[in-house]
Amino acid sequence: MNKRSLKDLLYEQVARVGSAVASPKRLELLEVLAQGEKTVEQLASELSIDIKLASAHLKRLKAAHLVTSRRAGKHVVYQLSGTDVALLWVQLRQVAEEHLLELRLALDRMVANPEHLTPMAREGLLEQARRGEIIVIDVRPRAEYDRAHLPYARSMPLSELVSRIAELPRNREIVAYCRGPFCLMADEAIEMLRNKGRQARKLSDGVSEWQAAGLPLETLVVTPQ
Amino acid sequence: MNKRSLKDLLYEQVARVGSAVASPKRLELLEVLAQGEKTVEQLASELSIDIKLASAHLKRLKAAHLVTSRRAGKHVVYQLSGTDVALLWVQLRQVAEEHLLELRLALDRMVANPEHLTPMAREGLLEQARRGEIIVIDVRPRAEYDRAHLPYARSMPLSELVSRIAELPRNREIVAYCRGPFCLMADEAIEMLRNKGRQARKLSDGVSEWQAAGLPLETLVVTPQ
DNA sequence: CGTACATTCTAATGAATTAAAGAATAAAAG
DNA sequence: CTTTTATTCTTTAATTCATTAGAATGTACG
Repeated sequence: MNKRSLKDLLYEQVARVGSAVASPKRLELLEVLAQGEKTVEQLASELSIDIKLASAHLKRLKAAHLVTSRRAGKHVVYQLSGTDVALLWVQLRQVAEEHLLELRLALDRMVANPEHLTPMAREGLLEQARRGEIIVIDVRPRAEYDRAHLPYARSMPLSELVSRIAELPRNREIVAYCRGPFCLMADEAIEMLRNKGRQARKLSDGVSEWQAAGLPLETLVVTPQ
Repeated sequence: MNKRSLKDLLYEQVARVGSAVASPKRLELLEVLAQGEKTVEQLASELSIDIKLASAHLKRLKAAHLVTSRRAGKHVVYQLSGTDVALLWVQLRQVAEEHLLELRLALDRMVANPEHLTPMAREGLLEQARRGEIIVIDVRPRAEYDRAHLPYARSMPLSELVSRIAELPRNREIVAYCRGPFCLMADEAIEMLRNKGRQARKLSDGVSEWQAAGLPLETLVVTPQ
């Protein structure tokens, strides 16, 4: 076996992972799965696509060993094969953000209040939250918060925000985050809070970005693997 | 513009980067370019492919803004858009190595002396090299060494190794490295050295892996950007 | 100014991919 | 055992991609 065909074989294997992340739908699946395990049904509903299509994409991700699946009753539950897969997604998005001007423009366009959306400095956030100077809320569904969330963050799912808004102190700035820069839940929350006269900002990080930056998370159970 | 189509747009942009790294040839181009800028001719020769094909792949990489090009006389020189692109390649390869068993098997198969190829611990290497207990040689072409190399490493291109072998002290272990785990230059050097009765090991890291691990490099010029 | 050389552009073909619709399977519940 | 529900498999058409070969472009050198 000569050197060239060996090399071809190696790069071909890595390209299998590359092909797996070459589809918008599969990237979105990876991002949602980075928040915790989900059934095919949940994923399809999250992406607004047909269950069959979701299943097909998950099958390809599984073929590249980026996700694993198990049956739980009537449902099949998928999860990422490891945290390195979430880090790969973050790295990929960062390269795209850095080099694709169009992506930045689209990102800017998608925010309702561009002037306040500047991602907060990560360094000071922890300390400010610890001292109670700011209130950090996690607006993702409760299950995702339970699996892992930012230190000092309290769970306040978007769906409950309207009815529970009184729980948030009036004299503190509120910082909301969700799944990451592409997720719109925090933006919705902030719009809602501002309409109620609260001072609110968005933290564009999600738990994956936070983890990729080497910062600590609070998790109920330490994930095996 | 609704939320769904906005999201689709964002993920589609990231998927453009994904598509760019979904081809074995383009991945190999990125790895070679991570060693420094090269002309189309050099790249085509390095990959053993037609110049036209190399140009086509480079065009796609350029469309994804992963590389930039400039004209230098008769030649067109390509280089990576930034170090984050090299880090993306490393992350992608690491995920593939971690989760694709076949890749690991292929990697094992490609080494002549599997028992000695264990990648050396990075921690101790610097110190041992500093104290002169081991001799670290960089067997890549001189130009790549000049751009960036590991601390305490001396340049000893594979092509010159046979004639310059006397420069290496007989009573020291020699550690050879090249472009990374997929590069075979260090393996060739080690085989050669062992045939001459030297004690030699391979460090499977290249400068990108070294950098990704957060370790220092020696560079002649600080690269702008 | 024209030749030589390196690179890119332009088809053209076969292979691979996406998404949709219908058929088929697998497990759980009555 | 049968029905229900959830998921996967199969087929299809439209799209995109890799590779090759030939034409065209751009730069340097005489």
